[in-house]
Amino acid sequence: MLAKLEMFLALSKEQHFGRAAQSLGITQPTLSTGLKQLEDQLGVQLVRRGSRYGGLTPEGQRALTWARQIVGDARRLREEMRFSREGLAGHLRLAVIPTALTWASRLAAGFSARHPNVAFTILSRNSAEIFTMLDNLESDAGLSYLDNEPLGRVSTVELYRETYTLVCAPDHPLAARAEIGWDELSGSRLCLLTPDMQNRRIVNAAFRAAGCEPVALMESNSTVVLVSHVATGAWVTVLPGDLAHFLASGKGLAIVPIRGAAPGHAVGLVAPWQEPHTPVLQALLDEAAELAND
Amino acid sequence: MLAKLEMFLALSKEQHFGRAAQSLGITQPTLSTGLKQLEDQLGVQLVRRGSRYGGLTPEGQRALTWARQIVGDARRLREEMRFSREGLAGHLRLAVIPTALTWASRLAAGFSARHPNVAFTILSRNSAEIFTMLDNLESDAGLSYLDNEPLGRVSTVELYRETYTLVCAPDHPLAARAEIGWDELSGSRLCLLTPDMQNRRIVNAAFRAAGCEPVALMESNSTVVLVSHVATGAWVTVLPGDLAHFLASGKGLAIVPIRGAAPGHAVGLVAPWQEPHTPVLQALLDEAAELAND
DNA sequence: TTCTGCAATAGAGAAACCATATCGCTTTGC
DNA sequence: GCAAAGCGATATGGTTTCTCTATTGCAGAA
Repeated sequence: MLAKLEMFLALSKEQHFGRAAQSLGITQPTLSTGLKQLEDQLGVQLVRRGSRYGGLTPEGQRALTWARQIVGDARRLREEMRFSREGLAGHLRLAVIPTALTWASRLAAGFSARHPNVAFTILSRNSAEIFTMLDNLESDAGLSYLDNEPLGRVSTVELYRETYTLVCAPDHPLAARAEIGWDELSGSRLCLLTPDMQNRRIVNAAFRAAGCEPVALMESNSTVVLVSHVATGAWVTVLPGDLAHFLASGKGLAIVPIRGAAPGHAVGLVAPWQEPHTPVLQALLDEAAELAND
Repeated sequence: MLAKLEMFLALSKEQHFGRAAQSLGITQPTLSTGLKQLEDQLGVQLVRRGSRYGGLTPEGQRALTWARQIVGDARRLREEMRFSREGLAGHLRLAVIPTALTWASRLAAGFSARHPNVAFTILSRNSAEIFTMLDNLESDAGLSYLDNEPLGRVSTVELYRETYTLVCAPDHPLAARAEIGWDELSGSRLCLLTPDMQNRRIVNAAFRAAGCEPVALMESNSTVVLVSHVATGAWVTVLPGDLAHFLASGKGLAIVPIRGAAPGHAVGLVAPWQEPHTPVLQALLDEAAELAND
């Protein structure tokens, strides 16, 4: 039954019998009959078929929620038992918004120092993707904005609040300023994150609140691209102060605080809400709480 | 794996391999090897053994929490799929504190009128037992006091607030009173619920708040016993108004409101907190919410 | 000590599982 | 239109897993 639910999850993710089977290390006929048995046991059709995968039925959609819960808990059970054998060990998968990547490193480094047997995978993702990955059991925790997110379904630990700064070449006209307003940036050649990133939407909102429209002549989903463009001289970008200092250091770039951007959006650790948490995850939450207090 | 977890749950409940096996409709060797395989898969010993069942190990204790969650969700999945086949049908098991039994009937009757294919089992239990049964998947919902209970782990719908009344024979010295104080009862021959009942603890507290000690010369865990004793003439008891009227009707017993007992403890429906609720349970919560509004 | 109740183990038959091979249908490309 | 390719269902057989009966081993009680 649990194996069948795993098959169902894989199928709903891959949307393709062959690939789903492959992802589980079984053959397509096995998955095909497995799903059929699951449907028989539940007495409902879960997947629409007509010589192709045709999406989930409404019942399948509902079942998917339960399947995720059940399979997720089963994995957490195994992990917790492994913990009681081997102590804190295993693999933590984090999905992180680009502007929080340095904090992810800080968090992971601190954690690793205490629990050297835990391996990390840190993926850069936008905030919507982060929550999808948590739902799909593809990541264990994330670093993302804590505002306007479906709280109640996740545990959160606030790490810091973003403050925005301008990054530009040292010979740029704005580089000498002690402070600058959002409205003064509209004349510059702006590099900004792509609109699927929440950071970009926040920056957009800040521009509009200052009465001007943000025009990004250059967009990327990578902050490295933004800063390397700025380093070519003609461009400017807006980044959270922390990340700006990290990326600009050693390149002689200027960093100018932006006025009225002081107590920005909260960023922190998010993890699926569970009662109780798995030991590794609990340790991560503790680590984050400690990091936030420094 | 799921089957193994069921075995584990049954064993932890029955504390005996043979009985646990019987309760699952399998033989003792099957359960024995099943549990061994579960332990092998998890790599941990879950049960202490030495030619006898010797209780759970600490790991087993932790695993039990997850097992309950997983098995419970699997059952809920099956039930929800059955719902999408057959509409609202099945079996609801309620555990109810004795003083709320009339409300349980009211709730079940209303629900049954709307959803005639749902069968009910209503058990009278004390409030501690109710929460144990919810945890152990032995009941689907309960009616109990909502104060000082582990909220957050349960969904609740308040139904009413208890007000306390004195029940006595019509020729009893107190029967003619329009109202009475707690302190005036200490001279009477009191029948009260047993101390494991939360209602009794509330009554005790009310007595003590009035400056006197409650002395129950007769205790029972059944309100029927209390009232039938009162009907013999020499005794009095304290019951919530609703139940007092129900049990005393037709017996010529007197019911006297007790002063200062006005907005008493909240009583309502409690159900395991789940996201989302199963359709039958959701319908029950809706029914309770409606009943509360009348 | 013997007896009794409990859980583990052995062994055999049944059931479930999973892979290879293949079919039927749909879509795609020419 | 037709051939080719992609996709999922089905058939079949070998292997594993499951679960039963029968039995053994062990500890506490008489």
